[in-house]
Amino acid sequence: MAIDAKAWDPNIEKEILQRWKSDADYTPEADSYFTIDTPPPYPSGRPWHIGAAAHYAQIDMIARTARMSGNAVYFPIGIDRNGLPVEIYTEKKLKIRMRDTPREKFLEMCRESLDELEGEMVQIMESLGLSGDIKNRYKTDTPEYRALTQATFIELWNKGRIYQATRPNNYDWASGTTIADAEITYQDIPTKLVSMKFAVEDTDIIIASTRPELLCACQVIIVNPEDTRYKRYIGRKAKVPIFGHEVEIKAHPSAKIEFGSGAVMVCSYGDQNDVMLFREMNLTEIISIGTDGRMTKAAGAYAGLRPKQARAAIIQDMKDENIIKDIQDIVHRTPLSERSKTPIEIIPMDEYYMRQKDSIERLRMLGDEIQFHPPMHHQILINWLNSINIDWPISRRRYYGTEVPIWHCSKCNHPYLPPPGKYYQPWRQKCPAKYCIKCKNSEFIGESRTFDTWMDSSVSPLFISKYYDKDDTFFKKAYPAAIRPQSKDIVRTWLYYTLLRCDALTGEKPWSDAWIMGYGVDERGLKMSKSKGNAIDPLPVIQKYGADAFRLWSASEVNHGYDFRCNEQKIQSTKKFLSKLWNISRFLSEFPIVSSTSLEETDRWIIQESDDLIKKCMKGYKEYNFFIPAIAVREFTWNVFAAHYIEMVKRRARGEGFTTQQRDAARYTLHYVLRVVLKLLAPIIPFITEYIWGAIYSESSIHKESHPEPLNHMYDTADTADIISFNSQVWNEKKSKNLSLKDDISIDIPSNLQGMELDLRAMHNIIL
RNA sequence: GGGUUCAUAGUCCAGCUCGGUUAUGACGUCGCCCUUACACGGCGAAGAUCCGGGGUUCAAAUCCCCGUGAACCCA
Repeated sequence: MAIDAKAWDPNIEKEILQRWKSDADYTPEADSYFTIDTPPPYPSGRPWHIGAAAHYAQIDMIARTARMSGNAVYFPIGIDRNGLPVEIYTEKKLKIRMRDTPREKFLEMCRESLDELEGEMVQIMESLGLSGDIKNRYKTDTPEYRALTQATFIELWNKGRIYQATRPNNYDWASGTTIADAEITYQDIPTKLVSMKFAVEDTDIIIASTRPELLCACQVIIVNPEDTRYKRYIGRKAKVPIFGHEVEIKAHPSAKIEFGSGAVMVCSYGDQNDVMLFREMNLTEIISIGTDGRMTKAAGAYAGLRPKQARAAIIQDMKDENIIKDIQDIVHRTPLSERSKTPIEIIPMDEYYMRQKDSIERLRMLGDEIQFHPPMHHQILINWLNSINIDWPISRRRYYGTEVPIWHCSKCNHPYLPPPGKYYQPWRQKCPAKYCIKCKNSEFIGESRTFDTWMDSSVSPLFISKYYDKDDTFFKKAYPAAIRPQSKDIVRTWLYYTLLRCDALTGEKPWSDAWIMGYGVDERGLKMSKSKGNAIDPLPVIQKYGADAFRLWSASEVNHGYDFRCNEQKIQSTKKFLSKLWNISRFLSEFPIVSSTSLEETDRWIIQESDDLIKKCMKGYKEYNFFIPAIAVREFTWNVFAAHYIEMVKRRARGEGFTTQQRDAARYTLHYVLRVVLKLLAPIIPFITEYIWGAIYSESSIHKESHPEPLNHMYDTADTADIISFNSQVWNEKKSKNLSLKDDISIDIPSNLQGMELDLRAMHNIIL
């Protein structure tokens, strides 16, 4: 088949996609699989992130690289559909509130939003040429998936790894649910640091706080034991202003001498430190903020107000009573709910927890065994492990999620957990048990809560490997997975929780390698977000320039693991290389494919160069670092192969003034090198390489080939740098003499290039 | 406050592990050129105090220290 068109037309990609669809084999027969634990993306809004599209493009490169290395690749695709974001999206889109909508109806509305958003993501994944099983993609909200999540919960409950308890939790009142530490984000927000006078018998002590509305819940005052200013206060009682109750002044090292006055009021609960102190000192908590996000009765006159309003009111009252010493404007790092962006409150709540504090050492060890690509991102996991200090609250007071599969006896509250394997919805289903085993009562109350969405996604390696299948042959072939590709911002969530849960269930780590990508940032290097308005919709970009241009841009924009800047113009200019490759192939397709036994020096030189190229690229591919081959092949193909080798042997390949043997040596070498280049690029730009391969070399897909291997002839030839500089010298000479490139010129060929004399003379029309 | 990463032409990026030519390549800019693969091209040009300061060394973009700035993460 000849190549006619003058440039690469991305529309050809659609035809190739059709062909791939018909002969795809997503789970080949094999004794063991190279399993890719693909991140199931979450359809939370549109447009989908351009960085995410780049991310999936590179995950596909992992799959294609692994296949060319001889692995049986199992590359499932999933969609994460549980959790808060879609609920918030749906509430906003339909202008409704979850708690005012019947549960069934709300679930239906969320499902519709998800289907719509998922459709767009799937369209992008398909058009990118992902060689995973998109058609049979799994979804985390199906009965099968939720049954797995529930089964793992039941198994871990029975093992004692999950328990129920009432303890202070991060509470997002806007979403009406408890959240985990991992779901908190911090933002600098201006606030007031208020210094208040607390009466101590005949004198005062000054307390600085950003949360004066919590005065009613103040139970102790602490000062640093080293702080000489307060030594004489320790053990005495202070009277809390406005509310009048007395609290003791104690010494505790967590009071910072430099901050505020150095004396700190401890309330239930202003921050995590308060929680720690309440536990340590065994104080009685006073619930000052309710789950509706308003002050409780305990706040007296301020009951019913939002904390912010209560703060303003109490400051005013204290001013009136001359309690305030001063007010300072400061910027405070405020914990917000990642999803709703509302400041979180710490409120005691009854929730389910998974134990994690006692596994940290083991997880640190497993983390050390996992090969991180690039290694520097291992540090993110280590930092997170170091900062964990409470167990993981796993229940959420929301609707669109996997239900906590548990019923409680209506009389004695004893829990009933059903047998694992089925999908349970306790809020609408009758308890499978007839009687409470403890008190013989026959009535149960179904749990209404759902799980943290990470409870679902953290078992993705178990779902794709069919962990609970009775016939476990597939599980043994597919688990542990070979690689977990993901972006660096979810190391402390998805990667960490998967490690925690899969280890707790299987006793081994879920994958041998973790491949961590940076994220797409805007042209100025800032993180893209819908709220900032700097997000780029990937779909029109892919449609305009084609998937290969997009993929090559993604691979060559920045080294693996770093954030990458998204710039449409760069993608556009990347497409030029595809046209260059296209035209090289078009030119070579003129020449028959021949074998040759006696190569010229010029041929030996480029073969030696392509050996070096292969070695360099394979170093990158071994690490699944596509930046290395993408840059190296481009540089070689354009600036060495096309610019010098092809120009040098053009006339020889046509047989103009050369023997048949010399001609065939050039034809052989041209095709050899092009094949190397195509195979080296195949994982990165699968469409154009497939097309050219099919047009020139074989009916069989290039994606069934292996990586090229160096020939290792170790030819001793002229240096590339000398060749380039001689050619450049001739071109300059002609230019300065106002000669056309096809004009004759008389110039000396350096002695080290004598072996290439005939090619050089033909190329430049050098006369003696 | 702590951590991670980074700082190289107008812009992006390589080189730094293991110190040694004239610091890589691309985008963009500016000239000239349609030379039968390619004008989505070719040839050429301009453009860099390698963030600042100190140190080690015969020699530092590269190693060490101290700063400064940025992005992200955490308390």
